[in-house]
Amino acid sequence: MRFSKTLIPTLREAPAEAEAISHILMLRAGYVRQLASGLYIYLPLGWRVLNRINKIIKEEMDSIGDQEISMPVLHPAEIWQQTGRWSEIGEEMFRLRDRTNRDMCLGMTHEEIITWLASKEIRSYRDLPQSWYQIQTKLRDEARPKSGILRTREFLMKDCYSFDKDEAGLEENYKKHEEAYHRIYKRCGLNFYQVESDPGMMGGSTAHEFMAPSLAGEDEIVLCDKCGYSANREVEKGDKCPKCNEPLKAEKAIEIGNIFKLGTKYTIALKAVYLDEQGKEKPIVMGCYGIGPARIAASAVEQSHDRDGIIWPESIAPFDVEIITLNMNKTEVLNASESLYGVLKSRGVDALIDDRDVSPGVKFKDADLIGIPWQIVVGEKNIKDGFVELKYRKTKEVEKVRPEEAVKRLTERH
RNA sequence: CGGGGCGUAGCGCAGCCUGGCUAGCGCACCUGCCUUGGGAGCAGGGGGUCGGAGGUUCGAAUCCUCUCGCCCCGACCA
Repeated sequence: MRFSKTLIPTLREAPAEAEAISHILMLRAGYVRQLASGLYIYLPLGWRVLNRINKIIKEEMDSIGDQEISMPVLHPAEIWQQTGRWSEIGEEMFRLRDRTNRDMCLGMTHEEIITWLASKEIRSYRDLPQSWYQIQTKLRDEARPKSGILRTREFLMKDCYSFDKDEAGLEENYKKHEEAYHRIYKRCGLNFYQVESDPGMMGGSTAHEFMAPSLAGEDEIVLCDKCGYSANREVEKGDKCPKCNEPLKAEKAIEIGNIFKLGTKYTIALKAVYLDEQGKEKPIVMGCYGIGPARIAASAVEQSHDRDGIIWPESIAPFDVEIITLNMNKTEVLNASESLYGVLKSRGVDALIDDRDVSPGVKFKDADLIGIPWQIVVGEKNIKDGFVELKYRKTKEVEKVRPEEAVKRLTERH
């Protein structure tokens, strides 16, 4: 992609309303813009990051046999009334009426809808297990949206729901998803912990949260260095580890995912049942598994940046490499840059070429701010001797190499 | 929802307390020249009516009332 033709509105100074580091950097580097409190527009770079995260999520979900579907954002009230949540949930649910005056709401989660689907389509134990997921918009009228894209009123969520005939099946599904989540966060380049959590209003017995340590986090987790015990501060009130009695240490963290054993709370309410081997009717046993892609992105920025800007993990960066054409008025420089750009593209390496007619300083500053992991600097002096510079954003380490060598190295990584 | 803070040009800010010239600065933007390895320089130029409404006053960005919006802390977080 060409910088000169792409909407990448970088800011020299941070807007006053931003406080969290990820918020400041994503605003300054031109990834997002705020429409209103808790509502964000993803610009080209931001949307690319989100899509790369979603791709990783899909690959891992598909790998354990989950099936992608898509459910509506607009829901009829009746289904929510059947589970009781229409009245249990307060102002956090956006409610509205359609033209026939029918009560509707905007989906803040999809247990009701997916269970409705299961109730219609699953008849027999032979139909189980099933596991369906979507990456869909959720709407919650948050009391206090905050920290940029960390806590918004409209956000993307990967939500997955498993259906089993019994607890043993649920246990197996739960385990599979737990493991897939570990792979997802690892692939996204995050530091994270899995902690025990309170199922709360979701109902059910067991729940775990996935937490990315960061000062911008709203949650506090407690950890035991000795035995590895970890929990959300909300459930663990003491200072000593309940497993080995060692002192616990506390850390701020961002919740980047959660998994719940829901049991039969929703399936009983919505009559999602099946016939077992004996022809006996039983409620389906459910689990649900959520991930917030935007929170993964924000956590990555919180965990990986320096004074100059973002340092993206290679797996979720908006591009693999940025070509910095230093002297737009020198044909050798221009030709070498363009040829590199063409070759990289043809080899499947995602490249952004900074072809703007601005001073070198601006390009260096913007490149560091945007945080693409690799930079190829094409300058007048080096190109005369047939060299370009391959620069690693994270360490700022620079290597003088032949263009072919730069291509080779990036192709290998890719 | 309780507490606090802030709304002046695209961004960052000054001016407000102690009302008074055509509302100012830096960056960004436009034109020209020049320049090209870490947010270059010179010259010229465009853009705001001070979040909104009402009030006080000869006169309001500035004082008063109401209102809208945004941020932070807390509560909440399915």
